[in-house]
Amino acid sequence: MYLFNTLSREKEEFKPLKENEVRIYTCGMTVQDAPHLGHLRTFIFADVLRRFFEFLGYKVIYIQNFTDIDDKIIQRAKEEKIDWRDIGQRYIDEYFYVSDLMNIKRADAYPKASQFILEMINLIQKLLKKGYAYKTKSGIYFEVEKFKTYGKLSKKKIDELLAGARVEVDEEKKNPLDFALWKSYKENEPYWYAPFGRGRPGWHIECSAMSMHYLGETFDIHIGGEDLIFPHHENEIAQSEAATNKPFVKYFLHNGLLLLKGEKMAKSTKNYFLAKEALREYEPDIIRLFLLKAHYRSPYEFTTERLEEAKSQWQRIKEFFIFAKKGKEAFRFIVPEKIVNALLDDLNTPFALGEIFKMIEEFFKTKDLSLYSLVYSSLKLLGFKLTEKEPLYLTTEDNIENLIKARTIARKNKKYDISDKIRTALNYLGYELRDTNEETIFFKKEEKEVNKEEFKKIVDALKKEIEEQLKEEEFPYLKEILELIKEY
RNA sequence: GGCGGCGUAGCCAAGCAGCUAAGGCGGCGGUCUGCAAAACCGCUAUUCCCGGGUGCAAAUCCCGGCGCCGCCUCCA
Repeated sequence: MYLFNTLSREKEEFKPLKENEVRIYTCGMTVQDAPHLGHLRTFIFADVLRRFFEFLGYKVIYIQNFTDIDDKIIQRAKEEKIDWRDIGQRYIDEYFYVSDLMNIKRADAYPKASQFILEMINLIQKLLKKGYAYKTKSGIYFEVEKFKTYGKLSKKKIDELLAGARVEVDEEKKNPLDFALWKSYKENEPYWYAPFGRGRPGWHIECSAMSMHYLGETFDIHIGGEDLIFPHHENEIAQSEAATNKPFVKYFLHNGLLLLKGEKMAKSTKNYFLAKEALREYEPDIIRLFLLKAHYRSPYEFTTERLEEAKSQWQRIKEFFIFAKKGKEAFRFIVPEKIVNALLDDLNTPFALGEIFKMIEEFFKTKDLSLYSLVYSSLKLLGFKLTEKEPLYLTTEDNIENLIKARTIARKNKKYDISDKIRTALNYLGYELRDTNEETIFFKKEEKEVNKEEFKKIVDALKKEIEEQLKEEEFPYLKEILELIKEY
């Protein structure tokens, strides 16, 4: 398995610290707002990576945090005049709603920053004791100059950072780049007691404390959006390694950002498309397909046109399952080697999808039912839901089989006016029909509006029409049709 | 200004030195079909932002431009 490591800016062969085990930490959300599609990109990427490791036989320990205490959450709580914890909980709930719908596998733990205050205090004390941190009126700061490899992740140099400095100036800070480990108590703000004074944690320290708590002082993989490289992950490395004298993380993986109108999708600029909104309009698998169509590290522009494109592509996958369903009987979980190899190469999901579409074309040409297993397994490996309800859509909840039978009889007797009326009626119930040589396939189209009255009107008119015809001449097949549609 | 990334057909997107430049969406023409839909066949990049260079060989490596994006402040 080769993965692009931000630390080296190269694809490196993945070697786990412990044989057959991978420990992964993904920077989750700061729960000050609802998840958008940009967040989903990261979590879907992490989800596919994790599933692939499991497929390869690794034991995966996967942790994803919630940062539930920070400036913006406090700010928001003040605005809404509710407890800061309620703000966090609201968006945590929403996160799980979205993530479960998207079929993102649950992490082994979802630590919240506010539950790890003690661990953070211990870390800060260690840093104070070792001389990496110092105290001012406004809090405890990490002294960047003391950590000689500061900047090794983002490839930034301290003096260059200072040159561009947009960092807020604090008179007491030794260096504008020094970052807060702990913020001193302020009125009307949540606080905790600590040996070095009451207050609350700064940003960055929670991820060090939580990741090390679950995964140890050195672990395999740390995932996050590209925008977290600096300062967040750089600072995590500094404070963690300064405290432990051990390498913090072996592989840092960062995904490219999702853009909207040419700009980064972000909460702060209100330039975003909410995940729950996308899920109102599109099946989760379509959104997953949209996200996996581009390599995880590329910048990727979101437009509704592209979601529509993913929807068309998904339709082809559905067609495959409609016609290949008999292959299910001999199902075996097998993923083609080409797809495994593509994923082994820095998780090349676009290539893997290309191979899936090739198999689908192959199926339509050859009708080789063994392709069912290959396509199904590959899609499952990529985390697609593929529930019965979605790609197969052969629901019979409305019990329409007799109508289909009646229509078949009508077609056999070339009574196309009758068969077309039945088809139109069924369209009003939301069904689409497909005539093949052997049978008529029907499936429910979720976007079609159901109009039961119209359906009834057409069926009733049809019944009358047939009754009239029967008065003039006794066609046995007409009787049969009437018998079949009587119940509707 | 500094650091990083990207620029491949109408659109999206793989490929990152050597088989005819994957795959999808869209479009056009055809086959099949009562109709519809789906599917299938064919066409839709002699060329990979531009200009140089190094190789027997470059979309792929190097240099110089141009354009877009990200980070340097909170951010997946």
